Amino acid sequence: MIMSVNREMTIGQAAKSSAVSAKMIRHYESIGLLHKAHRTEAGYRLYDETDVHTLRFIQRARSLGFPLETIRTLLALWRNRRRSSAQVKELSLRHVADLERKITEMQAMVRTLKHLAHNCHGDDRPDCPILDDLAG
Amino acid sequence: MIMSVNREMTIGQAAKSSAVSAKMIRHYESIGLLHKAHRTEAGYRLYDETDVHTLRFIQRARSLGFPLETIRTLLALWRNRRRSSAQVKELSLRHVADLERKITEMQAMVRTLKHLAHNCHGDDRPDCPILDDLAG
DNA sequence: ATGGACCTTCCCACCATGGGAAGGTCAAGC
DNA sequence: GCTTGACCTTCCCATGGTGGGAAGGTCCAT
Repeated sequence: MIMSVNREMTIGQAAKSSAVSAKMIRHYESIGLLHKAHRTEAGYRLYDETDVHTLRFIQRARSLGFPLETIRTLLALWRNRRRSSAQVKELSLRHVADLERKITEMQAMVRTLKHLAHNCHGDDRPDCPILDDLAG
Repeated sequence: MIMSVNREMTIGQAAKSSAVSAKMIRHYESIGLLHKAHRTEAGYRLYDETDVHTLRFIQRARSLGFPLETIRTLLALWRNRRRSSAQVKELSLRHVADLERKITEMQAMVRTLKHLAHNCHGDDRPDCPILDDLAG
């Protein structure tokens, strides 16, 4: 293979440098989130530092819970020098609202379950307020 | 059809009485969460009050976020007169721990995003700490 | 008999990720 | 120059819970 001149790397190396699995890199390419990688004569994908930078961007955005479709937009904004920060902020705050809605839902579940569990003896006997609740 | 004698009902009626969609009732049957419904000669599924009771149990458990595999166990415990409430309680508290872990993760996302958004002007200019963060 | 509301099965989609099979390629050591 | 092992390729399948929709059969009231 030998990638002397412009420090290109294989998918495995790009995966290590970006903390995105090779599997996912291929997937992101297949859904058009990533440009099609160019290939060696043998068909191996090749990545450069710019690609790794993009992959890290995606990785970080995923770690903040952004869905891939939103990340697609964020990437476009990132690359667009004429973007308005207002667009980025709005996407982010919408995502925050989404997260908060889910958090609130789960907190309600936790409250209910803790309350039920608190009233459950948790011993050898079958009597159980949790099952009573589920059974309505 | 005519379901006179023992107030049996079709899947649509069971769906209405249990707040579980007909689609899901069939799915639960297909994964063995529900007994196979018996059928009319024409092949229509038939449900009685006991089935609806079970469906409501599942519905309530789902609304508390229990995964179907756990619900399978909860149903078995519900039906088992020799169960120990300890088992039910443990399943519930494990689920609570799961929820709390997810909540904590999402809260961390929210904190970070709010912090970044707070420092973002959100105007026509392109400068954006959110993108700066994602870009590393 | 017709029409509409219901039922059936079957396949596909979402979302993000991973597993694994079958086969090709590279580089190093012998 | 051959073997070996680590890598790469594509392709299909699975997860979990839910919904959409097509093509076709059934029930019942008008």
